[in-house]
Amino acid sequence: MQTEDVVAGGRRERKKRETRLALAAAALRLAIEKGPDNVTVEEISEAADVSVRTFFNYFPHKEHAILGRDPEDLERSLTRLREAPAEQSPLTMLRVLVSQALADFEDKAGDAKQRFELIGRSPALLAQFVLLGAEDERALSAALAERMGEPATSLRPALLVGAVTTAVRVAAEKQKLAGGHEVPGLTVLVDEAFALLADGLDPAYDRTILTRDQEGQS
Amino acid sequence: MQTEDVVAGGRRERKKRETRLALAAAALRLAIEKGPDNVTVEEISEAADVSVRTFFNYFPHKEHAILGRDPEDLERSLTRLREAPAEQSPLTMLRVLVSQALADFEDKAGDAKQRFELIGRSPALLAQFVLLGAEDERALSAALAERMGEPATSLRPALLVGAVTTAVRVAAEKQKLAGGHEVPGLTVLVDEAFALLADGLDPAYDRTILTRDQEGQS
DNA sequence: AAATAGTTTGCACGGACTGCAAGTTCGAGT
DNA sequence: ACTCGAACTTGCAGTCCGTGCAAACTATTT
Repeated sequence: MQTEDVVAGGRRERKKRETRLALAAAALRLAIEKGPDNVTVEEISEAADVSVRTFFNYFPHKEHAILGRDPEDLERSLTRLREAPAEQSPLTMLRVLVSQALADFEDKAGDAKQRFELIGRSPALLAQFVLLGAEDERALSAALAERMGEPATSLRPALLVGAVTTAVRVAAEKQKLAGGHEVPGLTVLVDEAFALLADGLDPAYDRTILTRDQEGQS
Repeated sequence: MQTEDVVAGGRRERKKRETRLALAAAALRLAIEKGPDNVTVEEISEAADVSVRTFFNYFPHKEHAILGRDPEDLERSLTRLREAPAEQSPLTMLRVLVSQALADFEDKAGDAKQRFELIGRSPALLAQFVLLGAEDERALSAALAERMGEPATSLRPALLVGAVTTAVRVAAEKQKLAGGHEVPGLTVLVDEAFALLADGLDPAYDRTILTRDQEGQS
């Protein structure tokens, strides 16, 4: 614990970081070149100059390497959430959070965006991505519940986080779908979605409908 | 086309249906018995008395067989959506739809519920389930957009469907999490979620926050 | 320098899934 | 009833993923 702590740890830790990075980078590069489903773990390991077996010491599947998610990202969002000004309302906090996350995303050179592109092209990748996202969602819900002073079992914080996630996803899909055709821009779409969530998705919702076809359901 | 058309087609079609059914049933049974991740395709095929190769003529993965989804279910929902009374507002339509879908779900003997149980226990299963759900969501969004007379690129229908899906999911999670402890019942939770979506998730949402850290974005 | 703990690697294995090339079975026409 | 073609099943060979294990190697500590 007393070497240059610019990047803490001795040679061991440094090498580990390097290997992990090399693997993720190789995975990404090859996935772009050959299509995410035509890359083999062998190729990736080769490119990073380690054995196949070692690859699996670092990542549980091929997909994780390609996605190369940085655990810091979630940490950062959680911290931001916990430190948000007390006077902000929940949805406002989340709006700021999304805003910051998108900004972070823009900063990450091309990598993050290329990864994002790939996800749309491989179901396997998409599946892993969604799974990781679900974990994040749980963590964020818990943090928000605490922030709002509600019990962890409460519906509202979870629904808020879920709806916001959905909003961003839907906005991103619409954005991509329109394919460059003078689209409103992601930020604008996200704003629109947040406004809808805030005001209510449907002012004409008819509550009386419910009681019709439901009896005793514990 | 002139045999007993109770279940249209000749011996060929009938056998196909039977095989598919036998495979799905065997898959489900074994998944329950041994845990979804400890079942092999070989066992399933054996139980249904076909070759492994044949299994893959019917299902693209093991997971599909276990989930054994009925394409009719989506069809039914789409039809219902298209035939909904014109005076119903969008969210109301969706509420009715969910209500009916949950009722269908209850009717399906134990199968559907057991499948649902399993999903929570296997990431692989969950991943496939989510992927299938995403397709449904797209189809429903399109139908709803048309029903609302909005262009397919419009944000609101997609957001509505997405948010509702999320609402049901979140409600189901909360329900399960509480594990029998005097929980409010799924229907009640779903109602609560719909009410929140209808009224707005956050009346105190602060719109001014947005303009702060965003400049020209196409 | 030696003991220790963390890492890498090869090997062997089991399981998913695919393409191909026979076989079989079914359905239709004659 | 007989025959022919289409649809379905099957075995085989092969690729790739992912894991447990034990041996080799390397950094760290004392």
